Amino acid sequence: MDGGPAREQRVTKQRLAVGAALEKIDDFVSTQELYRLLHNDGVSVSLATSYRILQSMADDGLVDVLRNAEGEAVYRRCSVASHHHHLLCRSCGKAVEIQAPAVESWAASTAQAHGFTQVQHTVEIYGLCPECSAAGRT
Amino acid sequence: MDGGPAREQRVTKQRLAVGAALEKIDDFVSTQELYRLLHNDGVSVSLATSYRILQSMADDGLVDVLRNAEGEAVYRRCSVASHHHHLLCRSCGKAVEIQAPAVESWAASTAQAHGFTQVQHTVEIYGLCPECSAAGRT
DNA sequence: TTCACTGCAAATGCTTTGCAGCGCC
DNA sequence: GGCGCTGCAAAGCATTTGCAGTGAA
Repeated sequence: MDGGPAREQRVTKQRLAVGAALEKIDDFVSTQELYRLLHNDGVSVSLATSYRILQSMADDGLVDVLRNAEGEAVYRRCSVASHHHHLLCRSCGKAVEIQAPAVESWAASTAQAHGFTQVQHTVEIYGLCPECSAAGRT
Repeated sequence: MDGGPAREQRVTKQRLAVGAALEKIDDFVSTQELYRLLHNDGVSVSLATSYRILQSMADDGLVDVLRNAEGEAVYRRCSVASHHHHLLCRSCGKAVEIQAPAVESWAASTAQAHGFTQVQHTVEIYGLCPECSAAGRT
């Protein structure tokens, strides 16, 4: 067995930059998105290194990993500080943040009922916002 | 809604073969896997065509689509025309179908409260199934 | 006959990997 | 000073797309 996950990990500026970025973004991001965000901040980390760092952090359980609709791996810093979902307009892209305690507990109890552990979930609602509905768009 | 999804669709032997294969396999398969299975049955369908047919069937709502742990699209024949969600094991890929009337109505009322119309939603729950939890996987 | 569908192969885009040099311990 | 980490660029894979021939309606 591998008793300790205490994998030796050096503290480099790239690793710190990735950690800081994840800290700031309170949502799931793909590696590609994180890479762009780092460059916007003027931090230079190669794409390959971004992939390596995120995978390494995921291995150590420092970040949550799941897949977005396009099948890309998306990461989020592990402290589930303010979890929320989105209501998205299919036509204009407008997004409304929504809190859903009922859904949270439903997801948790459903998973538990099936014996699942370490549960995460994604919920997205798509539709037409009031403006686009009135405009008769599809 | 858009009255008729009646997209014109020709009945070819390739499309029938894919449909029959999905009928026989009562589980999620990736396009690559389906392609191999078809060849084992002696049916010759090109890989590109397999991709095209599965995507087309998904567009028409004839099959369920989601992503496996590797991020590949996986399909399954949509036996139940009814809407449902999935509880997925992050480690072994096992999928459990779940019905959630409460979530359906919550999504509908939340959207309505914000003035959204023509609402759809996606809900996926990820975790570790009982076996993988016991095996101490991450 | 017509035009969607198919097969082939090249192209695309995300992710991984080999190698040489740099920097943390 | 040693060894892991980084950057660059090429490789690897799944998936998509252009084009011409084939077959369903």
